[in-house]
Amino acid sequence: MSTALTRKGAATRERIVAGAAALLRERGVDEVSLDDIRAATATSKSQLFHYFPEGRSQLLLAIAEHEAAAVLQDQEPHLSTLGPPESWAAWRDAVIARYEAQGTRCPLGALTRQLAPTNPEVRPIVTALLDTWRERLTEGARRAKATDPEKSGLVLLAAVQGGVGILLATGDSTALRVALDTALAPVLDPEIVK
Amino acid sequence: MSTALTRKGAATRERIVAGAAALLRERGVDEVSLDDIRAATATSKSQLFHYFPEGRSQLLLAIAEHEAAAVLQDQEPHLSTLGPPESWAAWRDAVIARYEAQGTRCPLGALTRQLAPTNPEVRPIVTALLDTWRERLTEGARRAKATDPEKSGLVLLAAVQGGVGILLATGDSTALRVALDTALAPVLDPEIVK
DNA sequence: CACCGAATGGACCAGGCGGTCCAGCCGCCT
DNA sequence: AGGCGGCTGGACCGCCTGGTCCATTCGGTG
Repeated sequence: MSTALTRKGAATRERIVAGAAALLRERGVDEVSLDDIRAATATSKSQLFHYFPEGRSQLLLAIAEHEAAAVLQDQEPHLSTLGPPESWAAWRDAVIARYEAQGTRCPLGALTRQLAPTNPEVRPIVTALLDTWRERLTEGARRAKATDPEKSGLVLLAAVQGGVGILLATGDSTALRVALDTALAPVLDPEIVK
Repeated sequence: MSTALTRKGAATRERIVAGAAALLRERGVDEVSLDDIRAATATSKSQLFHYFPEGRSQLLLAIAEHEAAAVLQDQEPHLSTLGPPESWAAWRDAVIARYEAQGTRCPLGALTRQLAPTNPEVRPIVTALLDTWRERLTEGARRAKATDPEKSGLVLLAAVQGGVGILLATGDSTALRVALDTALAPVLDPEIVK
């Protein structure tokens, strides 16, 4: 698919994706045209189509991958070292901080919804993201000797998703905090028979 | 604001909103033009702008209100009669069924994200929706003699949101089921100390 | 150093879409 | 009955945006 990228070419491509992603984060997908991206990344129209021959959709797809990776990355180093009680607290705080900072915009979600109808290959990206996310949580729960790690992983993921969803819509992070803490309780204290 | 609507006018307006909402549900916001709506509702361009002088954004806003109302409506009669254990089960099943049927499209969410940047008045709509939704759940929890109804309401709402979010993204409703049941447990059995 | 393909610049195009406007119809109210 | 004001039809406009194309430069490799 990629026709031999020079080192320089690869750098340009990366610059485009990163710049465009930043633009999307602050403005929203619908508010950004190829020309905006062109301006923000100091590139020409031909470069955009040189690196993304299929046009806008292909570029958005690349951005989606970029953003999906960022979601997990932003939870490190906490996410990978879950196990002991303090690690959960640290992770919890990191998640809350990250999404409070993000404000009311959900780049990946917007991207997904926009691409999904016409672009089937976006679904695997988000599916994979959620899957490894859940898996990381499950591993953490297992290390914490939770009674049902799989279930805990799933419930924790749902708590984050739900809380963030409400935060996105209302601007209030209370739900996220409460949901997270509630889902976390059985993990932190495996003694609870429940 | 509304300049005297005839009975006929009101009917037309309603026809437009309902028809457009249906169209959005099956295709997604970005895939629907005013002309599509015009065709689907058998109206003319001038009617669209007669009833929604501010144009597309105003129409979308009306659709958002329509959809928000539908969210709660679709949970009736269960949502308003929550209390006894069977009522919770019925509600749970209704929610799962509704969102499984909805598929991977979230009209209200898409609408919100699209309007939010330029249209501040959309936020109150979804905020109000979430608020009364949570309130209904809290009332139900209270009637069920849950130990902390407020918290239960919030956690339940988050569970639904999170589960639906994951369902929307992956097409898998397992998370929704598990999250709901987990959040429901303390409500169904107030004896559990926590 | 010569060559070839990658990289870049930017003018240009076509179509879709939101929005405007005017002309004619219908129906309510006195 | 008559007229005023809401209601409807549909032609028309102009911008914006994604996408195309060709000419030029750059860079590495034989």
